[in-house]
Amino acid sequence: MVTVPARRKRATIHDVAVEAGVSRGTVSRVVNDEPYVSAAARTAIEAAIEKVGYVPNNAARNLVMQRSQAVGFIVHEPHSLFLDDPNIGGILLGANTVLSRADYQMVSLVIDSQRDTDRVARYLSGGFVDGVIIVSARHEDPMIRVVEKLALPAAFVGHPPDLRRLPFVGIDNRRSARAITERLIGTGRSRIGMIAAALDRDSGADRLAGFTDALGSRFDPNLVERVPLYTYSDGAAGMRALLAREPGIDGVFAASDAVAAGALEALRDAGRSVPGDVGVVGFDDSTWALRTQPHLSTVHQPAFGLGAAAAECVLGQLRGEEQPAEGILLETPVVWRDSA
Amino acid sequence: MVTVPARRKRATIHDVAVEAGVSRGTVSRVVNDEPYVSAAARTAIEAAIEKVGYVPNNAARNLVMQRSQAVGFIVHEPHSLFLDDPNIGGILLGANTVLSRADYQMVSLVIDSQRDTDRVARYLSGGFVDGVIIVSARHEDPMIRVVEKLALPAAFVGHPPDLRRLPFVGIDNRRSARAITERLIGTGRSRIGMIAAALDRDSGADRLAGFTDALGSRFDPNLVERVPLYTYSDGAAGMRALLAREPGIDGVFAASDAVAAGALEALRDAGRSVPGDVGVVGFDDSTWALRTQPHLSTVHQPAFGLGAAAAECVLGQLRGEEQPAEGILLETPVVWRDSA
DNA sequence: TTGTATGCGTTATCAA
DNA sequence: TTGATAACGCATACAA
Repeated sequence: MVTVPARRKRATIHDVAVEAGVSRGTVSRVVNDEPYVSAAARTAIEAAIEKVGYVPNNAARNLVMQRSQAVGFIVHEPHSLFLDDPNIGGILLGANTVLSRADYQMVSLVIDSQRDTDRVARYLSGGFVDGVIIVSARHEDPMIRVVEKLALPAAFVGHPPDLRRLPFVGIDNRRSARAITERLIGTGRSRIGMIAAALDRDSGADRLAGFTDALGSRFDPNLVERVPLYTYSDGAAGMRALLAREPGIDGVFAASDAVAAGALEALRDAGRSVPGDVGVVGFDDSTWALRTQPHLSTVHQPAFGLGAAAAECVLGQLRGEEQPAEGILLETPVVWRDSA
Repeated sequence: MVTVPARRKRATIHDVAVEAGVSRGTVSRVVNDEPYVSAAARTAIEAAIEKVGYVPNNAARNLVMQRSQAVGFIVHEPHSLFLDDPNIGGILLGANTVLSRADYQMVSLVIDSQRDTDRVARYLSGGFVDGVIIVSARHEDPMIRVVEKLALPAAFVGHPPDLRRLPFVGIDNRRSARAITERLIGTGRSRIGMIAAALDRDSGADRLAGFTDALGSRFDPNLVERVPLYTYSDGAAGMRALLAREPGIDGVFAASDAVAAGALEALRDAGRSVPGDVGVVGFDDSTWALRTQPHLSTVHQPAFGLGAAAAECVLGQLRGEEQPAEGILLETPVVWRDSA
């Protein structure tokens, strides 16, 4: 066994001041490189800082400055999100890039239990962050109330229905779903179905609405199968149900890439070729899209851009700027590959 | 446009004290629920807290207590990690679960640029965290020096070669590789090759060593193909090379599941059946393992357990306990599916 | 059981 | 250009 070295007491500005033979005020000025400090003093102080190994104490600084120069990044349900949802990584990266450039530290907080919820709420309340980005908040999300009560600069990625007027960034699921469905129709299919998932979330409901829009009068409710989750297994089950109900189906819009991947399996098991017998399109442009055979035609979620936009939104509020009341919607290009 | 509501000044203990007609000391006692406070005072203070909307200021508390009740979780290279490496999510979850139970806030910090490195170093130095978990540190990783200089309680997940005596948790790549190779040998294959990847990391080198161990005298250097990265495309390229050099190959150990998935594609293109003509095994038990056809036989990385163990390690140091000098190695069960 | 006073490490204001 | 000194909000030892 080894004993961890004792954590030695940290040097303070005071120590630097006595070492350099100046006052604490002057040291502070050097540390924050402010003007009005003589070259002599500066070099002496820099040497002293090096010698005593001084690093500023943020707790003290935050206390007096009333800010932390940090922004929280809150993510729920990491089970599914971190493990399955490939978007979360891109969002996180986009946010970090923007915040980093503005010299803010992004601290991401995972909520995985009620206990986490309470602790994170305390963390936010405690002044550890100047603002917050919240990913995949849900209906009645406790974080919404926390943010409102604290009047904390915030940006949501996606918009739970009860978000009221809090700022958010997202995509237009309905329009995107409509676009890819139209593209699928354009390949000449005549019996097009949908595996709709997560209808309790607005993303799921909107994608179904977009599908319906695109089909117009040709819409046949018998050709949509509803499954609970955006998962591979639900996709496979949904496809099987569709096939049983409508053997002549020749096109499928799956509510997500994972769902599409599952559908592909069911199709393969049923001896149908893709895209020969049936064309399949997904949604997300996630890692699934290139891991299937054939690669998926799908709609691209601008994950990085969402994170970046959310970060800009928070930074804007921090600068005291006004924010668009309607939320920010990003473009979602269709990416056409081989599955349809 | 809407203007964000002004952030109203936060109530302090002082406000609560005057509201409740007691001293600040008593309020403090109630907040931290310490003994020696009368029921009358307590109820009055609780009412006052509610009324003025008091929440403790962590900056002030940290300053006086000299701790933050937070542990950092540092992750590098999120490009590949967050987007591709499925382990990171599990590690993060495991760490969060343990820290949460101990009432510590986990704050994860992403390092994606030199600028990030500097800022995170400052963050750590600033007393924002009491300890730190570092994932996938690399050779000459700046964080190693930061942690040493600060004498900050830390645990690494994986061990870069120059880690010296800092605590770490990991798996025994060599033993695991040996185990799965032996299992593959046990299926009766006679010409077994390996697609070795990332030989500049010790995980990559150790997996190759384990493969060599298992084959013993039957080891044929001509049957190992070296590729740079743990990726799908390198896996496919590696398999093609192997096939060209040794058409009679009937078994392959791929250095990771992603590599194995790529190999599967190359095999399919070459008209070889799996596991009929050639048996394939991977490493990681990642999301890839169930997204391939057939599903991969592989070795399970205990991602959640690694995170949990790292967190325990840091908490132990925080409690002043000794830590094992050798690092902690977790079990890696072989999970046998359909690809071999 | 409660109140008072001091210090935690900074920044910021004001004289010097 | 520099040096005192007063906050910042809280915990805590000590006095009452």
